[in-house]
Amino acid sequence: MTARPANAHQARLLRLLRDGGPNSRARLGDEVDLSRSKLAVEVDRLLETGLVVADGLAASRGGRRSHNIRLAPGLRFLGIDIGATSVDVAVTNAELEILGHLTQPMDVREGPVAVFEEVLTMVGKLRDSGLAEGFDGAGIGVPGPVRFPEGVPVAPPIMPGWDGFPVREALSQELGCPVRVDNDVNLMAMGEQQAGVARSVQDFFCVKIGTGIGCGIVVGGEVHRGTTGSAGDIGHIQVDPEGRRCACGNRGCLEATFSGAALARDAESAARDGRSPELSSRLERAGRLTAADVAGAAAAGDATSLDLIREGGARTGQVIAGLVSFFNPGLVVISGGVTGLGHTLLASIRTQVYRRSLPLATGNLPIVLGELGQAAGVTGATRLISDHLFSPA
Amino acid sequence: MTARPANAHQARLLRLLRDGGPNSRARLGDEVDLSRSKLAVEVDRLLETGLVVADGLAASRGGRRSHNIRLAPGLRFLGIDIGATSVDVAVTNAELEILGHLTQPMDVREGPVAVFEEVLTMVGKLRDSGLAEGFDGAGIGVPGPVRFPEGVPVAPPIMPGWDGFPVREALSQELGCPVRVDNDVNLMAMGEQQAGVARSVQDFFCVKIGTGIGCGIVVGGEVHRGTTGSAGDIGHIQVDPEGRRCACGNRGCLEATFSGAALARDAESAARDGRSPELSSRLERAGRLTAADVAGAAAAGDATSLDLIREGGARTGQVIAGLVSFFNPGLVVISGGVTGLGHTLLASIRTQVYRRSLPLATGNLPIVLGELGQAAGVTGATRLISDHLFSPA
DNA sequence: CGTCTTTGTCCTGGCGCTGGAGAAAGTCTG
DNA sequence: CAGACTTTCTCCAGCGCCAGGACAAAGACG
Repeated sequence: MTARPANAHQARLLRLLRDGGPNSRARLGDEVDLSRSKLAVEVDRLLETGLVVADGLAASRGGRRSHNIRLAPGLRFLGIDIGATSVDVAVTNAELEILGHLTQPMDVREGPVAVFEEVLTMVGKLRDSGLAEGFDGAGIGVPGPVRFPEGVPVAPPIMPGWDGFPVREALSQELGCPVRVDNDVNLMAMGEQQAGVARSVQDFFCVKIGTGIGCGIVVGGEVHRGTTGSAGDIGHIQVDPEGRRCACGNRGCLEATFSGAALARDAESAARDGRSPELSSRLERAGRLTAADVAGAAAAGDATSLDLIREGGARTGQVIAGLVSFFNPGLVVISGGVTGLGHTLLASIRTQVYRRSLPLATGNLPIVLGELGQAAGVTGATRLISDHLFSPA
Repeated sequence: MTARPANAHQARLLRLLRDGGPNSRARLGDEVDLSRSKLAVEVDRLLETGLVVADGLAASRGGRRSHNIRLAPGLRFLGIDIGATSVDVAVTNAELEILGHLTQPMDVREGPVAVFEEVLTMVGKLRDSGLAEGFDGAGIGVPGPVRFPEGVPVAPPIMPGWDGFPVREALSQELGCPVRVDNDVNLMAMGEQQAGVARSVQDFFCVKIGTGIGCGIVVGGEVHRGTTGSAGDIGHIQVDPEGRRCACGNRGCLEATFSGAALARDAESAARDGRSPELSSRLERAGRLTAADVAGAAAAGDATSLDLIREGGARTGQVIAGLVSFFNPGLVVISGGVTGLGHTLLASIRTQVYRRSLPLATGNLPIVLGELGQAAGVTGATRLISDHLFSPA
């Protein structure tokens, strides 16, 4: 079992070293407001536990050079991101820098046993490639609501068979290290907060448009999970009373109108109706269409594809506008599999939000694409577990 | 200047005495996890400052009777709630029990100077009636966004002339005590949390349907104000793309479709068109109609009024359903001037929310009317200032 | 009236922290 | 290159805080 900090001071120091990299005692002292002696004592204790190690001399600040310290270079965290149609696994060091990353297409509906098997194979590969001998902690995201304290999915609509499956317990057994489980969108938000566009933003949300649509909410720097762990589930907000029937039983849900799945469906239908030669030819080649095809067609100037994206962006923007009025965030991040749709989508969303929300709320509100892409989820997962391990036992 | 607690322990004790009433050292010791000696020291210091006083002997718990202590009985907090069309002022003791309460119709658009004059007159009346000699703190709510740290309204749509007016500074000067300013809806939420239906709920929101529509958001027991102080501004979420034009410039805003003002407007129009004899006769008697008339007519069985309420409730429920999906609260409180519409409105809102949001979010979600009515705002205001004063200096 | 329980006070020993003194290690200037 | 200045780091004395035991006070109970 890896050591844990014994008090809040040590936890604070560990997080500073995680987020700011190796540093000297003197500089750490500038940030934590402890007396030199106290700081020295706590650092010495951390050195004893092995969580941090000496790391040579720092550059001089005009006097005696100080001894750097850093988080133990051998620490390894595992980030696992189970999406609807793929699995990502990554290894990071204690500074949450990704050392190795694997992606594998996989349908989450195959159930927890099959998915776990795949995940463990991928973990094995990463281990065999020499990146890690063992793991000090793992974070895992699943595409559905999670009862966070227990680390168990609850009533997940798109992942039958996972309801109540003891993800945390099982994974902890297999890996022999502490594990935390969260919703994949929450982790994506944490990833952008840790290493992406949302650094230093206290209140924001992160809209993930992938197979479905979800939203990670950060309030005061902390993820808001809601009473039953289903906060951020915006895919079934109604955008059109006359809209399509959704799998959830209602009409005109955002997710039924625009999402990776809905976009592919609409593109295929446009291709069949002959409304877009570009899409038709792509359909003929591949046998089916995906959001990526629409992105490609749009990039090639296909008007129908551009319209689909604009229309979807407008619907999404309509929902986001409402949430912005309600929540008044300092930033909105758009991310997920549809990043290929990029700036066309973004422009369309922005138009709606800036038009519909009040000036006070939008006046200084950046709406941006996430900058981590595939890495957001796994980065957030390692952030989740490291936050846990770098807190007093 | 009233004394302030010197540390977090004292602050904790003061809040326990505020929320739990007079208590003995022994019982307090059961709750705060301090050694007897430490507790005795802190209590003695509080006694020295005069914030708490001895209050006789408690009942025996099977041994020596203990000496009760309570918050100083002479402490007085002032709660001021400035609504769009009325002003409420109340005096409470340190336990936030209302000792005196005045209401006065007043249009906030008359501007800060006129409103302040009125408020000070009301305060004078309360003082003269012997309820208080001076005030130890005051909380004030205004119907618009507030830059909370400075206590200044920002860009308030319905209160021209208030933008940038230094409410906190000015009131503090006049009253000679510390003052905190917040949005009126946030205070209403805090009121229900302090003394109403939301006691012990950590995550909820409180929808106020009055002249306009707003929403107080509580996350983890704390009010969420948003980046620019405009969080909860849900009146301008679009509910109908083809709907009425709203004062904000958009179409189909919730507030344009249903609110105290919209309801009165629709009722008058129904009365003129002869769709409702009941409303017509009320219009004839009074010259104009208000939400209260609609409530009265509905109580008398008027079908048109009932339809108006049902339709409005459905629109409101539609918006709340979306917010419930997003936020996953543990409770939704409906309050404000329309409480007269009561259970018809509530039923209509519930129907929408339970139908539209996912079962996981609504499974155990009470949607209830606020139980404090007029007192919610002023209670929240005194809670605001007492939270401030009962925190370490 | 004696015993038991609860409450409140006093006191001692221990722990942890602050901040000064001073040594160690470097930079910089003439 | 020597000496002065700066920064870093260690050591230590002294102070303050606090836990927890001993004991006294007050009352319940039989």
